[in-house]
Amino acid sequence: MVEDRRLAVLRAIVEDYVATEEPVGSKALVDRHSLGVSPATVRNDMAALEEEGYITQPHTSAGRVPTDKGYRLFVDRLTTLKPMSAAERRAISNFLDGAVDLDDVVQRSVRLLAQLTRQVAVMQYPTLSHSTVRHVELVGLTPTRTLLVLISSNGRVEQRFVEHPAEVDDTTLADLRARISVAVIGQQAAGAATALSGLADQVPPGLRTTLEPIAAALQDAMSETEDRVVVGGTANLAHFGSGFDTTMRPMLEAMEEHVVLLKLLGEASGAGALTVRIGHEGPVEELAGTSVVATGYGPGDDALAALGIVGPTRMDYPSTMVAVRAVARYVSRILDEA
Amino acid sequence: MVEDRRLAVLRAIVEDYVATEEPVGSKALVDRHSLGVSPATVRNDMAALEEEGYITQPHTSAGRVPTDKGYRLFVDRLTTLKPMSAAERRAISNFLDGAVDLDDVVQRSVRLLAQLTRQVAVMQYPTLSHSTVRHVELVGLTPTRTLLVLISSNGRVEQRFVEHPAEVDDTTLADLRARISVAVIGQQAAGAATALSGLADQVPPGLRTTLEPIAAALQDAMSETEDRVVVGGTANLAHFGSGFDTTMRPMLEAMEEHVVLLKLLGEASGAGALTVRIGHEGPVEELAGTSVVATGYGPGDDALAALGIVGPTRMDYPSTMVAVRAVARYVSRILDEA
DNA sequence: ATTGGCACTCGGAAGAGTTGAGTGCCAAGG
DNA sequence: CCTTGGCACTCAACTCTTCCGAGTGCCAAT
Repeated sequence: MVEDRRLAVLRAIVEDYVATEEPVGSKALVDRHSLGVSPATVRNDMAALEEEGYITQPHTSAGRVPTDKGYRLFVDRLTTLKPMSAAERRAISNFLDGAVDLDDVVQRSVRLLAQLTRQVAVMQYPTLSHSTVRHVELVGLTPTRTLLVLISSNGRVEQRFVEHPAEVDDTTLADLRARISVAVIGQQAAGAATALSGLADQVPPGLRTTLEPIAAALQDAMSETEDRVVVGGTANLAHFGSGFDTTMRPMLEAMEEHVVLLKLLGEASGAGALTVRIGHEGPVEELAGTSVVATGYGPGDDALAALGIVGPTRMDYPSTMVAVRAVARYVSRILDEA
Repeated sequence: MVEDRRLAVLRAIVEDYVATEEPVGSKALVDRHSLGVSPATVRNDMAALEEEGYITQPHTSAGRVPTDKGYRLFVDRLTTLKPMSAAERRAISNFLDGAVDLDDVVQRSVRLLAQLTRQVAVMQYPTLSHSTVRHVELVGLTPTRTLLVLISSNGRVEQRFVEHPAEVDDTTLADLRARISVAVIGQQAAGAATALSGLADQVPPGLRTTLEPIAAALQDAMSETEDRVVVGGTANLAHFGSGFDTTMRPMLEAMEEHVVLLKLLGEASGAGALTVRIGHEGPVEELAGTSVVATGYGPGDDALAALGIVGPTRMDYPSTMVAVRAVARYVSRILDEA
């Protein structure tokens, strides 16, 4: 079937281009892949593929390069994800199992992902929204300053400085802590919020002014849902080689702007589904030269947060996708145990 | 005095080179700075400076460029640090005062520093070593997994997952927590360590197997002194323009290796003293093309940790030094309040 | 010690020529 | 109708050469 061969040609072009970083010509294609036809035939197919917008030529006498649309087709219809080898799985598992706390899980995951894909890895912290309050602690640092520590059921720890208008002694703090604990422990963010505002009415008037800033900080800490992002593998930017200004500079800038990174990961919502966003498909104009491979992760089936990688449009999608999926699974499993 | 003019010439060369990124010639120097002498005279001075190793020519018919030794002299003898304007001070103060917790203080400081200097900023977390244990909390996540949370007097929070060989119930945990608290609260790291090993002997045999992994995690959390580093302003790498391979790539790699960054900051020990390490003076061979401006910070006079910037050897030392010093002071003040 | 003059150097920009990978098209063959 | 070898054509990139001028070092004069 002619149509089939055209797809085979597209696949070959994508693979070669990803491998060599250079526009691929008909001759080279035939040499490297056993397509069973002559260069001339491939040229015809290429002309057709170009017509349909899957590939282009950088300039007239050059080989072809996949367009975003071409990559899209490649990812959607020409890619089969092979599972990782047992050895690889074990390596991942070992690496992640060594984590000592939640921060460490995130850190390690990001590093691992960066290393596996040789791309820049991005990972969002697990959100608190579905988890419940496990523990609340108030530690007096100075008479007018208290440290609030909030521990949630998934092992996340949030802390906040609280400034008091007047001095507060330790027994008062202990009292408040007990009251707050009773009110919010076991609650999700929403429930805790109402419980807190209810608490304000039950508390003796003298305590109320002390409670208020603490309650505010607590609310703030709980609603801290999705703004923390960890980035790793920045050094891999150095491999990007070509296209410094079109690719690297905007990426460096994006990496500082966590909001932008969140937007990139943002739409990866399903826990199982891999999202691949290619070039201009993304929400950020400046990053038109880059692609994002992301997925949700979290215990069970609902995604707590997202993780993924950002790289040049010209990347090895299949293996990248496999790596992202694998890391997401292992992280989910670890969180599951918690 | 001839010697004085030579220094003036060196200063002018450094300033011009930093500003233009291009080797500076005798003519241009005389034009831009009112030295009151002719180009020929400047040329003589340049020859002398070159003789002494303060400047070099990239090639015969080019202008001069400062050597590391030249920058050194410039920094040591030709630089006067002007205090920042009131407005700048206020801006810094406002920005840092908005921090909600220790993490946030560090985050903000790094960003601020990166922004002020337009360089890559690096900041080490305040160490626990001199601070005391304020609070210990054990939270059972699952029957065989406990989260240990350690709060220290300077507001730092460490957490650790602890895996138990057998199931542990909440009352046991509460009991252990009480015992541990009594033993370690108020202690510094060293004292806590001995207290813990003493505790192992006093505890009922049944608890001992449960205590052990917790004690180990606690020790680990406390000895976590200096390995956390935060980096910011990576995007500023993009300005480095020239010398991609000699400067930028090694830096990208170094930024991933926190150990390397710590080595860079490492020797900045005194709380007040600015350390400037120029080019090859640094401990890392690959970063010979970069300089480090760092200083210790911390409440009172002893430095808890270090912060600073890493940038190309060709940087504006005076203003960078002023910025680093200013941020260090403000951070110290904030930690002082805690 | 400083200065104007002068010959010299040499990196880098600008232009010209060459190369070769790759193309499109066509006519012949299955 | 698809495939294929042949062929003329295109054009980025490389090489080679030329040329320019910023900058130098040195010297004699002040």
